[in-house]
Amino acid sequence: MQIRTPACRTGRPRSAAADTAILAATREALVELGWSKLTLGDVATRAGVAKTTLYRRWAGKNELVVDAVAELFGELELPDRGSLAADIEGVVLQFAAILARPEAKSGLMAAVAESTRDDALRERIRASIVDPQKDLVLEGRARAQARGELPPQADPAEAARTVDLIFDVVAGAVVHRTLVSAEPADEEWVRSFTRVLLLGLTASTDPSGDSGPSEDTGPSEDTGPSEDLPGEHV
Amino acid sequence: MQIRTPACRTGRPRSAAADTAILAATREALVELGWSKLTLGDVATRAGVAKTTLYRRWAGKNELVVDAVAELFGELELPDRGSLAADIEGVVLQFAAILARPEAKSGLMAAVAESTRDDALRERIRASIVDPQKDLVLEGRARAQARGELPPQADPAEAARTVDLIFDVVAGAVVHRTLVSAEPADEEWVRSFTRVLLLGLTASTDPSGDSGPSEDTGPSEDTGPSEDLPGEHV
DNA sequence: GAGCTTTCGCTACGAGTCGTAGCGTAATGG
DNA sequence: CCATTACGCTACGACTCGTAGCGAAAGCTC
Repeated sequence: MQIRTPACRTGRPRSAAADTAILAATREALVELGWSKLTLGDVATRAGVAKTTLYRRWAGKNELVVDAVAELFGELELPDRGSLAADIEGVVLQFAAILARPEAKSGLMAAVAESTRDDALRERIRASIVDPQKDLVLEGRARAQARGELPPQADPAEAARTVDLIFDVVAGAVVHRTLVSAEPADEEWVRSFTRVLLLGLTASTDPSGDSGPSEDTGPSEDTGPSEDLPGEHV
Repeated sequence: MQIRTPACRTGRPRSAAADTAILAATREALVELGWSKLTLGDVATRAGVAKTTLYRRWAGKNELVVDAVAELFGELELPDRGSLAADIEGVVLQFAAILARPEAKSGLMAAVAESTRDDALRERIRASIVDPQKDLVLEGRARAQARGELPPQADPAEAARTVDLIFDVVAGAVVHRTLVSAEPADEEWVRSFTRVLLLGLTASTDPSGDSGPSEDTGPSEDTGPSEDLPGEHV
C-alpha cells in the first residue's frame, strides 16, 4: 500500500503514444462512421490498443470524442493582421475551416447535444474547447482597444457580458451556417458577416459606453485535450 | 392487387391518435432520458403502441425525433409589435423559450449532428424546422421595409444572401448561447443582441431612399411540422 | 353483409454493442 | 529484487436493434 498522493506515481507509466494514437483513431472513425456508428471497440482496433485500455482512460464515448475534437480547435491562432476587421475575418475563416472537417462537425455537435444532460461533460467542453476560443476574443478585443478601434470599457462586468455576447454571435453564426444551413462559410460570407458585426459593435459603443466589442472567436492554442499524466481523463 | 396510386388508399387507415401519442412519448423520453439513452422500444411502450408500429412509420430514431421536435418549433409566431426591434426581440425570446426546453435541446442538436452524415435527414430538418423559421425572417424583413426601417433591396440574389446571413446570425447566436454557453437567453441578453444586430444591419444598408408607409400584417401561422396523413414519414 | 386491403399488436429471433472481470505479462521506481 | 501500475487478451451477461411471421381489427367497395 502506498499513500496515493495525487501527483505521486510509481509503477509503469501510461503510454503517451497510445493517447495520441487513440485520439487520432477517434477522429478517423468520426470521419468514416460518424458519431452514432462509432464504437469504442472499433476505435481501439484502429489505434492498435486493447478495448480495456480505452475504458481505463476515458469514461465513455462522450469524453473521448471531446478530447479528440479539442485537439482540432487547438490549431486556432490570432496573428495580428493590422486591424480589427482583418483579425476577425482571419480567425473566423480559421474557425470555419476547422468546422468544415467532418470529424469536427459530427463530433462536436453530438458532444454538445449530450452535454445538455451531463454537467461534467459540458464543463469538459468548456475547459478544453470553449474557453480557449473565448480567450482569443479577449485578446482581439484588447488589441483593438490598443489600436483605438474600440473604446476601453470601465465596468468589468459589463465588459464580460459584451465578450460573451460577441462570442455567442460569432461562434453561433459560423456553426449555424456550417451545420444547419449546410453551406460554406467562405470569404464572401465572412466578409458580409464581419461588416454587420463590426458596424453593430462600433455603433453601439460610442455613445455612452457600454458595450463594446471585440471580436471573435477563436480558440487559442489549446489546453490539450488530454494529458496522460494526471489520473483518468474522466 | 390494386394500382398503388400515391394518393389512393383502401384498407384500414393509420391511427392519427397513434402519431400524436408517439410524438408526445418521444418528447417525454427525450426529457427523461436524453438522446443517447432514448430507445424506440421505450417510446413505443410510453405511447401504448407496438414497437413494430413505430418502425412501420419512421425509418429510425433520427426521423422520429426530428418530427417530434419540429412540432415544438411550430409554435413560433411573429405578431406585429410595431417596430423591427420589437419584432426581433419578440421572436428571439420565443425561440429561446423553446430552446430552453430539454426535449428541444438534446433532440435538435443531436439530430443536427447526425444530419452532417445523412443528406435525407438534413433535408427533413430543413423542410420541417429551418424553412418555417426562415419564412419568419422574410416576413419580418418585409414588414420592416414597409415601415421604412429597412431599405428595399433591388437584387433578389443579394436579398437572399442577406436573409440567410441574418438567419444564421440570429438562430446561431441563440443556439450557441443556450447550448454551448449554457446560459439563458433572457430579456437582457436579447435586448443587447438585438441592438448590435440592428445597428449592424441598418448601418450596413445605408440610408437611401425609403420611408415606407404602412405595414402589413399577418404573421403566418406556421407550417406545422408534421402531418400524419401522407404516407410514411420517412 | 361479403370480400379485399391495409394496419395493428404480439412474439420471437440473430446480430451487434456495451462495459466489466479476470488473468498473465510488461515497464517503471525504490 | 520487489512493489506498483499499465497493458493485452479473452470471455461474459445485459441490453438494443431491426425484422419476420402470425392472427385480429378496421376501414372501403360492391
